[in-house]
Amino acid sequence: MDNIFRALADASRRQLLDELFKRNGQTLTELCEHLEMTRQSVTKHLSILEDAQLVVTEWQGRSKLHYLNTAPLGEIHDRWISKFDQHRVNILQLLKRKLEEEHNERHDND
Amino acid sequence: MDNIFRALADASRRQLLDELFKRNGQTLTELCEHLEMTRQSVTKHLSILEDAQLVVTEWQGRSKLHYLNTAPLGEIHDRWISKFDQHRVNILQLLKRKLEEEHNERHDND
DNA sequence: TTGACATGCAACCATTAGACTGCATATTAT
DNA sequence: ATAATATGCAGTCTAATGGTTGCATGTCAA
Repeated sequence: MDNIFRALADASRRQLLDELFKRNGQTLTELCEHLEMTRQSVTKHLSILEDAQLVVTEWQGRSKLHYLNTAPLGEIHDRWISKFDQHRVNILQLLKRKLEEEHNERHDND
Repeated sequence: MDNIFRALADASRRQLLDELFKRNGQTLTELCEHLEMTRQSVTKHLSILEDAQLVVTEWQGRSKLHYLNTAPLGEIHDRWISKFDQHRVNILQLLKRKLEEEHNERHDND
């Protein structure tokens, strides 16, 4: 879980996922074309994404193909987003209550 | 968006969100009781969560109450998770295709 | 077989992150 | 008024992060 969040924390890595979203199965050199950094830096980012299993690779001769794997994102959704979602309504109720309180206070001053 | 992902990248900060999930509106000192670090460190974490608007605060006398705000998580869901979700089926199809290929290759060798 | 291409590996460097200590300020209660 | 409580702010330290360069290895094509 920590790996996944850390992997997503960097904008370049999120961009890499975006590129794979646009076209899956790209090679390292292809992915490099979109980013303003050296190939070696991209390699590091990709390996972090691999550790988080957000990217899966397959060798094809001398080329390494990179594929997007969205399963970890599903995990984040299930164990984080959806869990907290029930609170979305709560914060709205809180805000509503506060507004009502302020409204009442204003009336008290009348 | 970057703020949100970076805020979520740290386990202590995710734990803080969890504590607020269990009981909303806790003070700084209350939140400190759950974490193995100094109050000042917790303050920094909370300010990062505030920057990401994952936590909203309200002063009450000398106490600062902290509230969970899940709206940014919704953003992550809408602009990241759900976007990539349509690919979940794709990777399964990819895997299926690969398995079929391997199966065929094995048959070719018969 | 040789040269070009695709990638890997290691060392290095600057910046940031996450922890700490120490002191300051503001509010509450006695 | 004074002491206790709740928080803020500034400076320091270490380790991790994100980038670099240089060289090595493996594969394809002429």
